[in-house]
Amino acid sequence: MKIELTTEEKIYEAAKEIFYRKGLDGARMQEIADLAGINKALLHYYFRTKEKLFGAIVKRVAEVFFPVLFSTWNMDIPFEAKIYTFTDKYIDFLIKHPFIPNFVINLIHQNPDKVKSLLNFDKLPISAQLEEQIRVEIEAGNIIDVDWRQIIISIISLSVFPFIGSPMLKIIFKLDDEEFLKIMEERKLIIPKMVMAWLKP
Amino acid sequence: MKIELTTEEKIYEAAKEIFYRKGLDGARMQEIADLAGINKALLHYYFRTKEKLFGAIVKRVAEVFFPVLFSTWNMDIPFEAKIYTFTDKYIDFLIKHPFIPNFVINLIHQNPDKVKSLLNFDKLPISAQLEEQIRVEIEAGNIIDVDWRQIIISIISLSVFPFIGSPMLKIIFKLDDEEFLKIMEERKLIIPKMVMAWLKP
DNA sequence: AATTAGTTTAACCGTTTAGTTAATTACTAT
DNA sequence: ATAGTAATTAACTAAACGGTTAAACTAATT
Repeated sequence: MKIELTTEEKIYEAAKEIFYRKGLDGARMQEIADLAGINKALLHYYFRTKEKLFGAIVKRVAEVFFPVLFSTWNMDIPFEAKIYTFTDKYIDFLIKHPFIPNFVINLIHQNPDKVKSLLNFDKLPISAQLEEQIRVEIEAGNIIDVDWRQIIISIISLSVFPFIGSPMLKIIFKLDDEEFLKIMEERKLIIPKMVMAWLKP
Repeated sequence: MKIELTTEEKIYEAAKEIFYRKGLDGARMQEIADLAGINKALLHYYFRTKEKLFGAIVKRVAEVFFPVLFSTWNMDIPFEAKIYTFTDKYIDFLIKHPFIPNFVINLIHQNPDKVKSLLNFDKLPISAQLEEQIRVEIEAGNIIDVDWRQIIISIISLSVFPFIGSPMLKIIFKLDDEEFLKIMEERKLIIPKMVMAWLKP
């Protein structure tokens, strides 16, 4: 059974692929057209300019990436369960979309203001609930007294970096794709264990 | 006292700045020339092509980045001291050169084979000593039984990612440069503490 | 003062690339 | 069937960009 994609979908898929790998500047409209199997003029027919096409991809990526990143944080579940849930869900997502982190990092690196306004962080409190939860846990003596931001930074670092740095890790440890995947699966449990061992008094 | 840079040094400084921020594709030779305060033709007089100029910057970066990354690993000091030394040295380096990790990641991402041959990892064993040291520590029962690669990946992640993701962290936590720096300084001790808490039986 | 080698510049060239145009084909509703 | 609209293409344009050239300037050497 062969699924026929609409032209617009074909363009999205091709543009995503090229932009992920080469960025806005490195990508060529002709290359995207070729990969989509269409004429270059058709690209401009659907998305008037390169910037608009790039913006459409960015919007799509942001819509999946940030919700997955933030959704768990404000859930109403115990602290420890939250960390286990986060790493499990997030690493699952990263295994499916390994190029997104690097894409987002470069995006925000080259255009912090645009990303800021795109996501207007001021409106929704990203980590207010988690911040409060950590404060309560510290006061109750369940975890040691650490800057709550250090906790979040550490968990994100441990989860995301291996995917951003995967080409380097593959070289250093001489890993093939399968081995790399296995190590990432293991991290779903290693990360929360590490964090809890650190935070337990 | 004003130090007069040679033209070549001025080009290096300008090219580094532009390439760090915009990458090979995003950088313009004219822009580099302007920043260096010279004519564009002079750029081609010193470094014949854009690729050669980029390659010169890459070489310079690799010469400082990788030694700092790997040197501590094979030192002949106790395991715990090694972790403390690494985070201290490495975060110091990253504070001084915050743009290098992202630059290197993109480099290796877009051209893994070139980087591989550039550094010929096969010749010098990057982590052989550390691997053996971890094995001994596990057998002696000093640390729990974990894949040694997970340990290294975790330490690198915890140290490097905050700098790669700094623009995002600054948005999420509403940090200015000073606060960010303070948090990174704190991590010099937090990271080894976290790792040791995890590894202690 | 003349010679020479290295340095710097303004003007130019050829190619690549994003974007346009005008004409053609496929589809849809009457 | 046909008119009208949407989708698609080949050919073209204008601008940006990497790179070249030839001439001018500088400083050391004879």
